[in-house]
Amino acid sequence: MVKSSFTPRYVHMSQQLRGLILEGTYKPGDAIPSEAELMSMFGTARGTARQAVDVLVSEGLVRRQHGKGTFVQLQPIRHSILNMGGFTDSLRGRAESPVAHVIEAGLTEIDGHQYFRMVRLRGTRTPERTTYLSLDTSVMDASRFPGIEDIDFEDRSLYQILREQYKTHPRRTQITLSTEIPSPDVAELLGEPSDGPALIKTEGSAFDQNDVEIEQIKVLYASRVEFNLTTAIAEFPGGEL
Amino acid sequence: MVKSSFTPRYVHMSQQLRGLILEGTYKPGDAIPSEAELMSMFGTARGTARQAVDVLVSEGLVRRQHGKGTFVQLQPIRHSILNMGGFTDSLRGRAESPVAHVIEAGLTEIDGHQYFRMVRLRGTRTPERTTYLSLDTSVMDASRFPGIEDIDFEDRSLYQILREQYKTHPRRTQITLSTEIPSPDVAELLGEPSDGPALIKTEGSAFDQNDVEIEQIKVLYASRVEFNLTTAIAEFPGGEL
DNA sequence: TTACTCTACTCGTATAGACGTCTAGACAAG
DNA sequence: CTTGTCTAGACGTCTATACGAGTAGAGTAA
Repeated sequence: MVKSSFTPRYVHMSQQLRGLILEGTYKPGDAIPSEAELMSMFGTARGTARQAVDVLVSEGLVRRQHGKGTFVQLQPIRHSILNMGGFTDSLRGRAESPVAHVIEAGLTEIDGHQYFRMVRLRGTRTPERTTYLSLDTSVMDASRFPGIEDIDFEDRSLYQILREQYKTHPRRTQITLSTEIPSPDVAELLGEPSDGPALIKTEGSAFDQNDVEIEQIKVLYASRVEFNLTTAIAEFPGGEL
Repeated sequence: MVKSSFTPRYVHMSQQLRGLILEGTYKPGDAIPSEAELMSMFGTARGTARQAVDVLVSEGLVRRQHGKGTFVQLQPIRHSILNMGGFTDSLRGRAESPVAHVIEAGLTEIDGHQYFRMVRLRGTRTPERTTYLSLDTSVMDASRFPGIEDIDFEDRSLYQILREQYKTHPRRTQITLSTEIPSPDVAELLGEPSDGPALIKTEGSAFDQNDVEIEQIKVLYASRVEFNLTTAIAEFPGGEL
């Protein structure tokens, strides 16, 4: 039996639409094409077009409004510390440069399948000192990235290597926020006091240009990292709580 | 136009099924009736039966397995706040409605200036039960919103009142994420176990259409609330870490 | 001007049917 | 006993159609 690379149409459509939203063709507040327009754009039935939009609705990327249209919700977070890909960018123009220190890296077997697992301390360095900001754990499919266990990740970015050596282009991450009280070891690594606060943790996956999962990520942030968010408030006819 | 008590069939079906699951007719691990069986049980088309099950799937109450059936999940329902602004909207199409319970509301004086301070428990209500999701504290300038202390906020949304009675249109919030270990009282209110995890807290301000600060907000979220985010990954010529 | 109606467009719900893939068990062939 | 095939049942995808209901603007009547 061949593990076919068949992609349902609605998934393909939702990928296209997500791309247009993330790249800014449809901006927050804009209406995306109506279901009728999507039908003719992609040559599908309305049910399929709706199913594609369902995906984006469930991701919170768009919101439907009866009788009006479907609108882009919030600007997805970009260039913030949450954005694993934009880490360096957020530091541009500062007298700081990004550093990564690999704590652990190697192959590991889970359920008979080989994975590459890497734990890194990441942070910034100034001439005076180095400040670690997060402890990142990445797990990737070793068979998809052969030889990855021999690469030195202190020098180059993980995503840069994925692009240059594996022709894989990370496009988005889907993550969940929660809290974690660090173990004494981890607190030490991140420079947290032993009786410090619980830390913010993000867990999720990164997806490539084909919406294939390429990495499972867990990041524990030091308390000195600030998460600043701006949210838009929309007005609904029915009001909201 | 009559505000009919019309309930979509799929909602009615999902309510019935949810009831059967919660009352134990279908226990965790059991298969619920197949889509074909649901069709004949309720006399609907397969699409409608699937739509009903979709609701339960999105609530995490059941899990579909291709080729086998649809099974009752073991995990408790988790709520998801996809976007902090879209609280009500995220509940659309579900058999849940938003509720707010005012714990405390009144004027308070800080530095010789009068402020309106309100603490609310917010959450969702289904026919079966009410689930509180967050404890919100709002502080607003009393002189800008005269008479606000006499308004009943259990009925109507705060922002709805600001728009309708004070011609103030909240447009964005600027918030910071952090963690907090709830006091026993607060844990009790949010339904958290006494030895539960640290909670996610957001603190910040809301701004109106003129970018004037109108509200200071602090929200403590129950651990059952999921924060799901999608981030975009950009490519830079210089690479990133 | 004001208020109402009409209409086009949008999303919401529902039906009926078709075909594909996956699972698990029955059964036959080796 | 192992392997392969077949089949029934279950979910996954997709089409085509229909009608309901909310929105917004154009046009019309008072």
